[in-house]
Amino acid sequence: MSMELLWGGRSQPSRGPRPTLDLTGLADAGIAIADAEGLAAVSMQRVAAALGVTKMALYRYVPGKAELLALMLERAIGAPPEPDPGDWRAGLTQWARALLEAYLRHPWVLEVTVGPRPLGPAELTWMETGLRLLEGTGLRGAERFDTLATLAAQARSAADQLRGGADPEGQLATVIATVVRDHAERFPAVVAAVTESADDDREQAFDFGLERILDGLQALMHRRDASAHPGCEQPGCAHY
Amino acid sequence: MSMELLWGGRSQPSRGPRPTLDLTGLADAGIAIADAEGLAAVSMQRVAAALGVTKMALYRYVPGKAELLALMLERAIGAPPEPDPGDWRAGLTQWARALLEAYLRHPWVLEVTVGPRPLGPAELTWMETGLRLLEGTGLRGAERFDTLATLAAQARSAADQLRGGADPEGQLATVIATVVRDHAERFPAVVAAVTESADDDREQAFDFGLERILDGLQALMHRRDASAHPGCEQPGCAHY
DNA sequence: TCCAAACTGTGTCTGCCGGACGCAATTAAT
DNA sequence: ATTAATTGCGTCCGGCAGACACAGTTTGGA
Repeated sequence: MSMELLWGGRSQPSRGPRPTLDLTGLADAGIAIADAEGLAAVSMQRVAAALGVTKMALYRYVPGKAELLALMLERAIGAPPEPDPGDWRAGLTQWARALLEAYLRHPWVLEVTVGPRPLGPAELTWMETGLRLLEGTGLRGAERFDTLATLAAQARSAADQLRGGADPEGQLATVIATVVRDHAERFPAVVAAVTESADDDREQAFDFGLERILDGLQALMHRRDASAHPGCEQPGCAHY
Repeated sequence: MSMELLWGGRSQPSRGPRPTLDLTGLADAGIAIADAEGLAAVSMQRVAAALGVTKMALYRYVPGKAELLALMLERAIGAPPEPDPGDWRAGLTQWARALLEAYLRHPWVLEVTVGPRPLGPAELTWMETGLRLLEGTGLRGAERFDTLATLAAQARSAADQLRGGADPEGQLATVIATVVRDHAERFPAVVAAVTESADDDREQAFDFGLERILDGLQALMHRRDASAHPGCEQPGCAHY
């Protein structure tokens, strides 16, 4: 998977016919198909047909399908919102929420972003923006990375849950309810939890985990601040 | 995707030749291939060949490839460890760590578990076990689900990062370092974080996020306990 | 005891996929 | 005008999931 494509390291040629396509066009065509019919519908044939060209023409622009998917990913996640550097908590909330919304806009991104892959400028910009939000927090370098990873995982998980969308099929609660109806005795805790949360707002599934993560970060920072100028580390202060 | 397969709802026939295969054999053959060569190498042909049978014979046991993958998933994640019901924090730590280890044992599971899918007994047992650990915590039903989702997301994210394994290629830090070397000026915060955490223990990437999540949960419980019998809600108590 | 029903594994076929390769047409530099 | 570079295209290959018909095997009922 060549990096030059993602990082724009190619120079346009002088001789020969003018290219009728460009990389962003390829990516947009693929994104349109993936948004409409899912990632499985994105084939070289389909993308080429959408561009009015045969599939082999695409290989003049992209060495293979993997690179096309990488381009689609880069363009689909786009740029993170401008960070509000004053409040790290508000900034991270906005960052994670924007990531969630990007995932919901293009659910196939979840399928593309499994496993190690080359890092494109868009993805790296998300990381840069997130790291910048953590600058004044006293977290060490590795901890800043880990924080973003946890937040991104939360966004990803929520997007994965919300994927079924409007139809109650595919909703996790519905799936669980139908299965558990026939095996209630084996899963009492599931039954208890699902009946207790029968008609709850599933929109807040993301917020709950997010608030816990941010609370945990805040607790860590407080604890470190307190140990810097001591006076509050008693177990009574609830930071155990 | 039929549920009967996963939930064992098929009765063995009386007439006709004895089946030479069974569902667990199918799953194990697929798992062996996926473990050794990745999920992409799992085709009906390959699985059938591993069992000494033609590919069409598999369709006597499984309606399609999706169901075979579901069987593989169920068998690969297996059963969660027996919960220690005394300490919710220790229990959840053990739960999340076991999930991470399952992911690391079978990295292809990450690729199979994207998007909505039918819920098998193994997956539901993980959920049941996790919910049971949260029983005494005072969390509402939906909150218990969300807690497990956040923890599972953390395990998944860590497994995804650690996937490259021993070779330094594929390691996130290495990938970032090579890319950023040529574009340092555009990503100052990334450069700062990566140089600061140059030779850090990547094993603890999982633990950091996990501790933050658990800290956040603990803070929530303390806050609710405190509001039940008041006396500690001053901003000075660091629960903002 | 025999036969028909049920069930097995198999061979053949279709349509789709990603991609290798060579060819003709087009454009710019010489 | 010629040449080199580059384009889009047609053809071909191996592999994939799966539909379907078929022959062999086992058993229950007559």
